Amino acid sequence: MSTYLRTLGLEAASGTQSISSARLSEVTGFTAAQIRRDLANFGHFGRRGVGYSVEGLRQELRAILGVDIEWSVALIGVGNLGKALLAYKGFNQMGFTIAAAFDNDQRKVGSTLSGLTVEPVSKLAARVRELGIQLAIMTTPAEAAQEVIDSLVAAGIRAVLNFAPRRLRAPEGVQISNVDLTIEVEYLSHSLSQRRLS
Amino acid sequence: MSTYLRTLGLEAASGTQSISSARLSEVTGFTAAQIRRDLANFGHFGRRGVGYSVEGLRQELRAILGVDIEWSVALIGVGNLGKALLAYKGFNQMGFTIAAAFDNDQRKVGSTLSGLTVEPVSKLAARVRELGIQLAIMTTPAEAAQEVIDSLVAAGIRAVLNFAPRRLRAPEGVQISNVDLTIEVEYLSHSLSQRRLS
DNA sequence: TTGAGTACGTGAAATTTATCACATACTCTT
DNA sequence: AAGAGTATGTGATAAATTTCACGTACTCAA
Repeated sequence: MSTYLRTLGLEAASGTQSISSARLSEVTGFTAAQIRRDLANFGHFGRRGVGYSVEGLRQELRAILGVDIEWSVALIGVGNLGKALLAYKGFNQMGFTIAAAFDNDQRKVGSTLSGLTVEPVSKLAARVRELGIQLAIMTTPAEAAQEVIDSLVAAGIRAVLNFAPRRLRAPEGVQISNVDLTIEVEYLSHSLSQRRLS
Repeated sequence: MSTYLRTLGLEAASGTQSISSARLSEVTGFTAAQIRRDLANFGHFGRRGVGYSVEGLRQELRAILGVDIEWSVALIGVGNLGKALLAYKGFNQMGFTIAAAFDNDQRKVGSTLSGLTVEPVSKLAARVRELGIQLAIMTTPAEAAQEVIDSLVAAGIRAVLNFAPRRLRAPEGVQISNVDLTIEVEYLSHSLSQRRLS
């Protein structure tokens, strides 16, 4: 759905009013049938014989993805990757505001990055409650990850995007998405190796 | 398989000789049956009644994933994310050496980052051939992505890890993995929204 | 040497996901 | 007003993936 929303953004910018699943298929690479099935899962957004209204569908997708409202996000771990994400404009465009940044390293605490002052992890729970943060991005080292997520859960966070290369335990009802760069690269090296042999 | 390999690394460090699918299941979160099926797809690595040899299985997985040899990697796009990846030690540990970094921005060309001198994209093809690079990591803006991948393909690159939020076209035989951060975050905000309603 | 315990590998079943194909519904031209 | 053209939504089907359950094979103790 994210991909569809992004594609619709481009189409809207070029002034298209209506779009078919066939056209979406061309641009996104998914099959037309797949796209229709995906969209029909959430409602009847299209008109037969016509297609989907670009603006209408954008609104629907925004609502489905939950990006029709602003989310406050906490970022924990201001290493290289954390800094990159702080500076990443894509989040803001999608309605995600990084409202606070935390780190355990005393040398980093107090410094200002992309307009945010880095705070100590000890203040995490208090600040999460204060700012009404419901979503966290974790770019901590693997060793610290489980400890940090425990405090996040205790503070009432319900969704976490985890970059630490470790599977985290969290109670039912806390959604965790893992982004693991080594998995991606290893998948590529695997397919390169395979081709060497055949 | 990547996850299994990483887990085995931890087990090896703590001195374990042999490991069962049940134990792997506890640590990785996959079911034991799933793990056995995955591993059996590639060969008979375990011994019935005993389990898998930690060191033996590590070797097998390294070979399967292709990380038993060193890969030279090119990084294109030295923005915030590119810099973060250059500094990321995980790649090196897995046998990936970032051998060259490229950017189109004249202000960045010539600067040194993590021991590498940034080169202009115009030199890409020549350097790829010279260094025998087969794998590229793209952290360019979305607009430049398709153009860059075309030159990469022309230069003989066969696998690309793409961070630009755009689906790229490449000929058969060139493997592309996409990492799209907005998809991950939108998935989380979607599940948060769902819970609001129910 | 035998029996109890352990744990892999794998057919079979169940579940999930993707594709096909077409009835339905809309538009536009003549 | 009718017919040709377009494109959705969805049953039916196919493919892929996951889970179940158990035969087989190994270890260890008595």
